[in-house]
Parts: sequence; structure tokens; C-alpha cells
Amino acid sequence: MNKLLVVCGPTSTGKTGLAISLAKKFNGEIVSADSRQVYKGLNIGTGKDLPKGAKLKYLWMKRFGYYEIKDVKIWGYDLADSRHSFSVSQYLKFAERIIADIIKRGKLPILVGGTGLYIKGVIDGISTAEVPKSGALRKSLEDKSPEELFENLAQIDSIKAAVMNVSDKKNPRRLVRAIEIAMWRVNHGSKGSEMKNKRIDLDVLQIGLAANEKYLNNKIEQRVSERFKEKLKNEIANLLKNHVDWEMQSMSSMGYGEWRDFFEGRKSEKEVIETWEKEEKKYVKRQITWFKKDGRIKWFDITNKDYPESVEKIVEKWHNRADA
RNA sequence: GCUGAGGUGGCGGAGCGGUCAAACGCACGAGACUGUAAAUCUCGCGUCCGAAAGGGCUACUCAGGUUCGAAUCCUGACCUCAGCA
Repeated sequence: MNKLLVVCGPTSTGKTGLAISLAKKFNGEIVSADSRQVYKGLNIGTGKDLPKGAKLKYLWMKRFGYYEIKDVKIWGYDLADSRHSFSVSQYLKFAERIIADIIKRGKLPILVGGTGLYIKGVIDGISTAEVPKSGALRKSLEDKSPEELFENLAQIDSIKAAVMNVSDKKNPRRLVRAIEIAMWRVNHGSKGSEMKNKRIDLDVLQIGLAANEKYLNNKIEQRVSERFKEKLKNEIANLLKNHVDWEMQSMSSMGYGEWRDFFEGRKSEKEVIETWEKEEKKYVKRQITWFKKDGRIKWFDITNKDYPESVEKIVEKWHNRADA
């Protein structure tokens, strides 16, 4: 069976660095699973860590390109215009094709990132990913309260309504999507209920990188100030000049949205940096809650000096294993 | 030194006699999550007992007082800020 290596975990655990060295050892190529690195022009804040002057290169496929870091190909950056919205479904389409391509070329695909849903989507599939979003429907629902939305959903798909958990019942975004899916099913009859989970058949090894909170918090502070020094502010100013708006999805990224208050004169640089740091720290916790539920992940503590060797050993064993 | 404003939970900030363990926001803790996921959402957050309902205790700078009842009114002390000297 074809193999897929995954490196996941919270932000600032050095996933990319580890992945690069693994790629070198095991003849692999990296596929980023990061919902923000997909945006063109968001480089510093999303931590693309590109060498100076790096350019997107293309293989036979014109639609997707890769960067090269230390001679390792890395896919999944710059998939979308920063003025557009992006979603898991687009990501999945991309990932499927590129992973297949990497395998075809005889290399090991290494999926790396902190966006849990994207990784899960690649591994397990998302059965409703194909039902398209309906701008008109979303627009018509945008002023409704969660209660009204829930009522609405219950009328179309009572089963889905019953199955939703307490927090999602009050989550307008989730409710709207649920209604969207329910409507789509209604309009597509039996075809609608036969949606298949299009997951790829792969032998997956998931490596998780972890560290204690204090260590990560330190790392974050360090990183934030580095990114600030790298002129993230200029990057944002540039984005704004190119008609990227504060309201756009890309600008809700950490390290970007927080700057609105600065650019509009409400906050000082220092204050922005403080809230940005806090956001990063909270994000780490959310990521941990997500990842720790997945029992398939093999965890490694990065404060342990020889963790790279331990990872290598496990990967090696898995890599050489003929087949399950 | 005089005059004016004020001192509320980890912070900001409501409340201005009862319905106040104290709105709301932040921070913090726990959690959810299948086309926005670095997004979005839920719950908890003085303290003690309880599975819960609920109950006890201590609380709005401090000390007194008025009142059936005070974070809210009065007196004094201490402190802070603004204006005048």
C-alpha cells in the first residue's frame, strides 16, 4: 500500500523543520496542511519560512506549484488569492491530486501542518465536502438568530438537528452549513443521500510534536517578535494596497487581523503585539484539544533532545515495512 | 495646602438602598468541531458542602454609623487623579 507520512501538532513545535529532514532521508516531498499558508502574499505572519527570492515552480500541473526549501519540494503554499475565500473542500481537491502525483513519481508524501480538519479530511475524507456553498442561501440566512436557524434546520432535516451538540446548535456558521447541506439533499433526491466518503487508501503514519505549555509560550513570544522585525507590518500594508480588505477571510489570520486597530489608529504597536501573542497562545490550546482526540497520532516531546532520532527510527520501521 | 472627581473581582468597567457573588468586555480554565477551522461556537470562572437542585461563609479601600436591609446613604481615615495655589 502507498504510504503517507503526517507531521502534525500545535504551532511553533518545528513541524516544518522536522519534515524537511525527514524528506531528505526518506526521499519525500512536503505537502503543507495549513489553512493560512494557502494564501498568496501572506508570508511572514503565516510562517512560510521561504528562502530569499524563492519562487513558485510548477511541474506538469499548471494549477499547483511548489517551493523549494533546502532542496526539498514543498506544496500547498499560495493556492489562493488573498482576496478570495478558501475552504477545506478546495484543499482536499488539491491534496488528493498532489499526493497521488508525488506517489506516482516514486516519492514519499509528507503532510505537514497544524490545521487539524485539513489533515483529518485527507486521511478520513469528508463526505459532505462536495456539496457546494450557496451564496444566496447564506445571504438570506445571515441575520437569523441561532434559534431561528436551528428551527429552520429542524424542519428540513430533523435527524441532523437532533444529532447536533449543544455548542453547534448555537453556532450560526455550523447551522447555516447544515441547512445548506440539507437543502442540497432535498434538491438532489436519492443522489444526495448517497454521498461517498472519498478517502484515499493509504498506509498512514501520524507523528505529533508536542511540548509543555511554558516552552511553547516562550517560543511564541520569540516568534512574534521575529515576525514583527521582519516587517510584517509592511507586508500587511502591501496587502491593503492590493485591495485585500480587513473583512476578508485571509485577514482573519493571526498576526494580520490584529493590526487593523493599529492601522486605524486605535492601538499602539505594542498593544497589537500583545494581543497577537495571546491569540497565538490560545490557538495552541485549541489545536491541542483537537489533536489529542486522535488516538492514531504518535507523540514526541520536542524538548527531549534526541526526539528527531526517535522519530526517524519509527518512520524508518514503518517505511520499510512491506505492507500491512 | 485648597478645590473638584474617585477608590468595585486577575484587569477594564457597570451598578448608586432590597431582585448583587455583583451586567458587559478582557484574561484564565475546560470543551465542541466534517466547505470560513489561525475560523466559529459552548460551558465554567470569590470560597466551602453537594452528582444536582440548592445551601453556607467571606466580599465592592479601611473604621464607624443610619436603616428591617448598604457596593449603593452619612462621618472619619488612608490612597489616587484633575484643577488651583
